[in-house]
Amino acid sequence: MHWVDQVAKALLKRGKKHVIASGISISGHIHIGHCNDVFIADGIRLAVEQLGGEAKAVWYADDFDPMRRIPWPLNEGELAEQYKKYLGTPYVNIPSPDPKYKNFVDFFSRPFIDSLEDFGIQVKIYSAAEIYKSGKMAELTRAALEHTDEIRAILNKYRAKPLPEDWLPYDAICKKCGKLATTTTHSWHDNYVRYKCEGRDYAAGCGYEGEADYTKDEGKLTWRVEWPARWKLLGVTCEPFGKDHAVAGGSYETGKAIAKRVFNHDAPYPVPYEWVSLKSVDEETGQVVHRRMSSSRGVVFTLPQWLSIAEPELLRYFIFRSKAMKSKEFDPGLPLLDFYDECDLVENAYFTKTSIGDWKEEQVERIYELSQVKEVPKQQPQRVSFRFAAVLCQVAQNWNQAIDIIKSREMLKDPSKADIEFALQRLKRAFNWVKDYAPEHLRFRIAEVLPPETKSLTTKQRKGLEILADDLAKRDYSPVELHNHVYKIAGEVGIKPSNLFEVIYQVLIGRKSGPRVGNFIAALDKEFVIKRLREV
RNA sequence: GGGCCCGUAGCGCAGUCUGGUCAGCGCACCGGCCUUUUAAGCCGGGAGUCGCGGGUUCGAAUCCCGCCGGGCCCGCCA
Repeated sequence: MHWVDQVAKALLKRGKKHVIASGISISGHIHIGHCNDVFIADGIRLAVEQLGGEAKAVWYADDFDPMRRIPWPLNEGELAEQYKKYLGTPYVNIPSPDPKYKNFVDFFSRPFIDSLEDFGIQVKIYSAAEIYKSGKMAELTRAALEHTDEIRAILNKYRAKPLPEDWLPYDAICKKCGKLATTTTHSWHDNYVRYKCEGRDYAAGCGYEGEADYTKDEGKLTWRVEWPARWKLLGVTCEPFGKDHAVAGGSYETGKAIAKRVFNHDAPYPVPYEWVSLKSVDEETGQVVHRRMSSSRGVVFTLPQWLSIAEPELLRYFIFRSKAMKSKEFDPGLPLLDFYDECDLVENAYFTKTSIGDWKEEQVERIYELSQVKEVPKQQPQRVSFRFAAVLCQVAQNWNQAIDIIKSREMLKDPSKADIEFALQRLKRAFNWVKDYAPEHLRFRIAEVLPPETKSLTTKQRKGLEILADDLAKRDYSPVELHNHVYKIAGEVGIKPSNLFEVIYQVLIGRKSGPRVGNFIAALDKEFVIKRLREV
């Protein structure tokens, strides 16, 4: 059974209605590593529903936390200077670097939120800042303050340094300087918590002393307490989270105790997951490096970036094909081709009811289902391989011609409208991929003028090109015929076929190799090719 | 101090929960074919003491214990 279904089954043993939560701190661009969170939550939601339960998935923006580090790309040059003063300020109160966005939070989260629909994710979105503003946290905050001693004891069990005697589970925003991280709270009465703006290692305080009304958005619960409070508020029964929280003595463990004793709520069913790392080639050393995605360091690959080169189903597949706790590595370079192939293979296995290796048929089917953005297609879609699309998109004059080539090759047999639309999208994505991520050797451009290297061609080579030009002028060749014809011509003029191929590439793209000649030439304007060959 | 993940063919991995046709998949490689394949074919093939040691069992990649190697996280804040 797929792990998503195992979770769903375990949940249904506990009850029929479920709220599956996910959420992230808006500490920079939201990348595909963060998607584990929402995608898993949504997958479990789906599985619970399919098993007859009721479920709702939510996504929570932790936009009220203080900025601890200036995230990329704001940490460079002048911007870094500008944003320095916001260290320690809640994200939601920091301006956007771009006037198109409402604020810092909007700048970093909107591209993500707006993409969710494309990935078929159905979640209710919450904002921590708005929840505090609405006063919904007031009661829970009061309960936490009343149970301060108990909470401190729970946290101290896992701390090297115990919390101070006058510690409170509440962080106030300084009325004078607007910072949240710099204040220290000491006491509280009625609806107010007294604080002093003392400063932290990364943000200086202003020395102001005052009171924050915890029924308003003048401060917030500290993270380890806020999390269980949120479980209570939203009735969370299940939540995926990064493995850092899952560690013994980590925030899940303390949250569980706090939820039970302070808020009288059972901790959600935990679904810890591993990080996603991004594989890239180091520009200087040429070494392949794996780096954990990090929004603050700018090691990111965002949802819009994903959509520019890969279908949304592929990301769902990426997440659901392996267990949550298995580390995942994404490489947008050459391995993307294999990844596309794998997805196509899984789809084929689904429709032909076969298994792949030791993946049980049932497992393959489930993974395929979970990978779908919409419902599973009624019949197997026809796919143009991405590998081929990556060549075709560089050869074709325009998209229509590209589609014509695909049809004439019978890569799509009697294609439906959807098949064609799909092929077109793949072509466009392949185009972006070639432009932004493909290794250099897969890229080529038609040489605008005859490359100078061709001056040194031998008589035999010239003769071969001349024959090719003449023959092309005489009749039409199918790609295969044309390819075969090159062998014939090579024989006629007495050079090795590979040599003639090489020369053809040299004349057209100024390189020694390229896409298969038959397709390549067939996709180009015939008059142009003839003219170019005769120029030699 | 504590916790997690990984270690299976050259490479990437599945299979471990629920022990017994589980020794597999993809890529790479090798061979053959279409009179010919430099980047869209097809068919076939080789390859692994399943990290090491011990235990449980009729039987272990799979369960238990220990160890080694690699990666990561918590013990600040979130």
